[in-house]
Amino acid sequence: MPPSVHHLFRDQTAGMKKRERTRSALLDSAISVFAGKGYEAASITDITSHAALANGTFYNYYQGKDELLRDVAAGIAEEVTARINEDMTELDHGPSRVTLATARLLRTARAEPEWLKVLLNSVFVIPELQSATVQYLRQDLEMGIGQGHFTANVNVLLINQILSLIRAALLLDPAMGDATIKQTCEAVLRLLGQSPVKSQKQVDDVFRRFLGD
Amino acid sequence: MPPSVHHLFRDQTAGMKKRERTRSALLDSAISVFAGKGYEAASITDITSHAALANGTFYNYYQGKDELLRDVAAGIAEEVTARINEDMTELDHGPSRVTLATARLLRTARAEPEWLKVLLNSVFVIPELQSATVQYLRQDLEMGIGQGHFTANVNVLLINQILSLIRAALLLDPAMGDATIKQTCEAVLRLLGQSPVKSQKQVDDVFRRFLGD
DNA sequence: CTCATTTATGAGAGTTTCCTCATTTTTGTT
DNA sequence: AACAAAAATGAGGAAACTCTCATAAATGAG
Repeated sequence: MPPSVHHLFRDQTAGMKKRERTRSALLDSAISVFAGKGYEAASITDITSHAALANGTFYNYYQGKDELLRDVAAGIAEEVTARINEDMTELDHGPSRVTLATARLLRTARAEPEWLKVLLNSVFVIPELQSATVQYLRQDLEMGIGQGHFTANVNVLLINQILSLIRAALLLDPAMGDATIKQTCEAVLRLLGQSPVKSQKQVDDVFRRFLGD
Repeated sequence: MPPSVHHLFRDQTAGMKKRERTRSALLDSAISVFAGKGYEAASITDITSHAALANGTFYNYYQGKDELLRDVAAGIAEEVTARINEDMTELDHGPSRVTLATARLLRTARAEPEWLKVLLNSVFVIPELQSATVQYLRQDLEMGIGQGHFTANVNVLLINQILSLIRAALLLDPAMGDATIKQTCEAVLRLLGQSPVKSQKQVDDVFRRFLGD
């Protein structure tokens, strides 16, 4: 079982010294507040009072909101990529890897709606975050191309197109039903040059094998 | 040509009464300010001083920033759709229509970088704007499906996926080079079920016939 | 338990923004 | 030119926010 649901950072620091526990409280609180009213609109006081702390406490830990966002986004990215990559080392078929990764990302968004919302918005405030997060995707794309399954050039626009398809799913259906997930996976495969029929079969196959249709 | 050489609203109200001209000044100023620092971060004073007006003048015209954004977005949407649809009535091939519309939208974004930026961000603040703007796209998609060229269901997620691909292009390459435009058009066609080869030929054909390769 | 160290607190100074409205300026008609 | 209507102005009260810092409370090692 991955770390429990609602307090990503608190669970990581249980039993540690007070300093780390309070920092985690701020980080978890920031996830909720950023997801709820957006990064721009969130005030320091929103975050501290949601964590049941005083306004001044924030400044014992961070210089400003942007620094906090960096930590939040890095933490979410780490957890999300860990969940996606779990038990995928033996899978060596590019299209299956891309499909499973996309579906798992969106399933995670179903279980933790705030995480992906915050993470995707962070990408635009912290551009350098993207390159680190996205390296696994690049590898899987290259694998699929090498295997002759994909017809595409791995460039930065293609990466952004895939992220955009994921963002579209999140905006349109935050509850992230399986229909939305499947349509998004098929869209990614189509974008990579697979035919509609093959894309659909690929998605059905991955759902049957890994995600319980 | 630097941004905002053209004044969308001012040009529409030249020679009218003062009230309309000042309103247009506010609207044009809002485009620049929203595009420059974002809707959320823009203050009323930012907008009025960019228009060389006093802060209080704003409130003679609008109750708040959101009302202003509505007018701005509606005006941009009207102008952009008019440009896209120009001389397209005789074109009755679904894929060509979709390709040409996408390319024209992105060419407009090249000429007026601020417009599409503001318009796309508005979609998320004003959801009901989208349905009106997007009806032409729906028709072209249905045409392509009826002609057997597209393999897709026209649902709201598909529409959002297409808009997301456009947004990805805008974020990644605001200068909107032809390479970006072509890759985006091909991505849209792939998403609609066309093969990579056919998509590329389709895009090249439209560029040759309508956009001067 | 003691007490030095670490952490939390929240009042308050300084900014920024929103929005109002009494007043001034401009406009356009007679 | 005179004048009423329309439009523009910007000072200022209220509210929200940021960040500091002197003080209080909590922590944990001996």
